[in-house]
Amino acid sequence: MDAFYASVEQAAKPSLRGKPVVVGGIGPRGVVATASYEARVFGVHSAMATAQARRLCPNAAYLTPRFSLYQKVSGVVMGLLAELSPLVEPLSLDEAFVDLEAGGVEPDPAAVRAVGERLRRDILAATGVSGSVGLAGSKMLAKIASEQAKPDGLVLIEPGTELELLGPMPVRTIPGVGPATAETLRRAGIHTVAETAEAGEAELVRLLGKAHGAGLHALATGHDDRPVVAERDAKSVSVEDTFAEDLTDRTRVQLELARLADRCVGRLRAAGRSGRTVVIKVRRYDFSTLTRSETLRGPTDDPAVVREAAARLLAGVDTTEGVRLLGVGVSGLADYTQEDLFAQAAAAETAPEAEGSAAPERTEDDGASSVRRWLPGLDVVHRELGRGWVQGSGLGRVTVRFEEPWSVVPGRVRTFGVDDPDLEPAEPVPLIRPVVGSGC
DNA sequence: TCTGGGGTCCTAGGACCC
DNA sequence: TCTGGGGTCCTAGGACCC
Repeated sequence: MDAFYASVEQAAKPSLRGKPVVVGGIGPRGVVATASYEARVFGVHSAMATAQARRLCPNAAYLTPRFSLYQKVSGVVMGLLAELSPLVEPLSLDEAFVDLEAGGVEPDPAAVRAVGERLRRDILAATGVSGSVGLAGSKMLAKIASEQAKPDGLVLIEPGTELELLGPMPVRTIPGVGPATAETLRRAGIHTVAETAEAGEAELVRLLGKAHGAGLHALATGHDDRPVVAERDAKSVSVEDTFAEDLTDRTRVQLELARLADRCVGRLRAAGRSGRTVVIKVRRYDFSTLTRSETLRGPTDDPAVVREAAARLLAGVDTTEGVRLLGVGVSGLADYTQEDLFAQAAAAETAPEAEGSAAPERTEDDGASSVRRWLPGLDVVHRELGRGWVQGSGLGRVTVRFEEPWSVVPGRVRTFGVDDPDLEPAEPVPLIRPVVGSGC
């Protein structure tokens, strides 16, 4: 999908179409998740600090992510992919490999291209946002082709043309080659895919280690027979929070870690899993990051057990100079729990349930949090004016633009007090208007 | 007003075992 | 009368991806 989160927001908010849109963390330490192509012109890109994006592109709309909406749109797209083949491997909400051969598509360029073009039409019709398609004989090439196809395009790499195409490209083009690998190769005088191939496997292994070196050599010489794998079980579950301000109070650090442990277990249980290894992550004031882990005798999904393990691990970490981020994870996942049933039953009586989205947004100071937070981008409904979305808020007021995905003209803007009883948060509206009487 | 959150895979050293 | 060789598990850290 093209600039996925930003595209979904533009589809949902007609007044933002054709305009720079940045979706990501809104707070002082937020980063950009996705920038629309209009915002990229200004140099805004993913993983950039939102503060820097604001300097580069002050007129963009800065929106908080709405993952539940993106998940719904993703589900529709994945459903379309499933119609093409039983072998679909999602990489994220907005990207997947499809094994067309397993779906019975003729291995003929014209036939394959037709399937890709039809898919692109279907995605747009079903979701209101565009996707790009890369078609090739291997995962690596298909991925590179899809990158080249963006935005809103299709690229087919015909068998036999791979090496000619790949050779002159920077080695960073190859998936798995990031900044560190590229720098190591650059110091060895290797810049392009062709130069990587010429270096030879032994040299790459010497530079990068056994697995990475051998793997890169294979890819650079066009060898990639990795299969498309349909469903892979998660191997770990983790949650983490960056705090608006560094935590220095040890008791507060312990409290936040316990909360994270509960959230992590909530997600673990929701997935019907349990795990044996508990990991905590601490990022300090200076961004130095460490992890500590402990492996239990058997898998658990007991919040008290995870909380206690996390607390033990924290005991060995110095946090006096300030904590920027805390995280809790569980790995070594199993589908079942083989813990003492007594202990589980006892814990179930005392442990507070901490399932995902139960708690409403907390205010920053964590005080008496009766104040509603109107985060930019979220949908609202007004008793008289109908559906709209938050453009911004502050100084006790919230500004709303009243429009829906299918509004023809940009909606009107109105400002209210944050406590206006006529204004309520609302669920996202579907991007494609439901057809009345369609029988669906 | 620098630097999110959720993952995967790999490496390397030490413990432990046969 | 120095130091084996493999295998697995655990821990910590790092690169990379979206």
